[in-house]
Amino acid sequence: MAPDLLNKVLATADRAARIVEVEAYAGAEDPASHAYRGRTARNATMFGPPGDLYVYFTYGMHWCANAVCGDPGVAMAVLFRAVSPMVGLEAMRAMRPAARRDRDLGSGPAKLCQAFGIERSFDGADLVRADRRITILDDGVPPPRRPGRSRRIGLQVGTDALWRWYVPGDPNVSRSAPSAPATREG
DNA sequence: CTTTGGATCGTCT
DNA sequence: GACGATCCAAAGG
Repeated sequence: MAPDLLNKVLATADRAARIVEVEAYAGAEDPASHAYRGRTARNATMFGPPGDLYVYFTYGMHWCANAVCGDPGVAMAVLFRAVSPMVGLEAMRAMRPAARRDRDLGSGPAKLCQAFGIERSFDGADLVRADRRITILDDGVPPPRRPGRSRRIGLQVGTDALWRWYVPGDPNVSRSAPSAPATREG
C-alpha cells in the first residue's frame, strides 16, 4: 500500500497537499512498529479498520499521522512522512511560523501534521467517509513508475527493511536515505 | 550545505 | 524512570 499512496492528495476542508514520502510499519512482525508488543491505549487505532487515521504523540511535543492499512486486528499502517503543499498555503504558513520556505511546510511527519493542524482529536478519523473533514483524494496523478526507496528514518530497531518510499527529486522529501547502521561485534 | 545538542512529556517498563 | 516513527537554532565549511 505504501508506494501506492505516493502522489495521492491529503485533503481537509481548506487545505490539500500531495503525498511525496511514506514509510510502512508492519505491526507484530516489525520491531519498529508501535504495535510490535501488542495493543495498548495509544496504538489501539492501528488495530481498527483500514482507512482510519492513526495519530500519535512523540518527543514530548510532536504529532505524526498514519493511514491504517491492515484488516481489523492486524496493525499495519503507513506513516505520512512528507507532502507537497497544493491548496491553503496561507493557512499552513500560519500554523508553521518556523517555516522559512514553502518546502519547510510539509517536509517531515510532524511538520505536515502542524501544517494541517492534525493532533489528538484526529486519531481514529475515517479517511474514507471523511467524518472529520480529512480524506485522501486521487486527482489522476499516478504513483511514480520507479519510486525512490530506502531504509526508514529515525529508528533504533527494524533498520534493515527498505520500507520508505518517496517521489524522486521532489524538494519536499524530508531527507536523503539513512546509511546502513553500524553493526555491533562481540 | 552538514553536524550537533537541546527541548519536552506521554507512554510503557 | 527511560525513551522516543522529531524539529529547530546555532555553528562550521
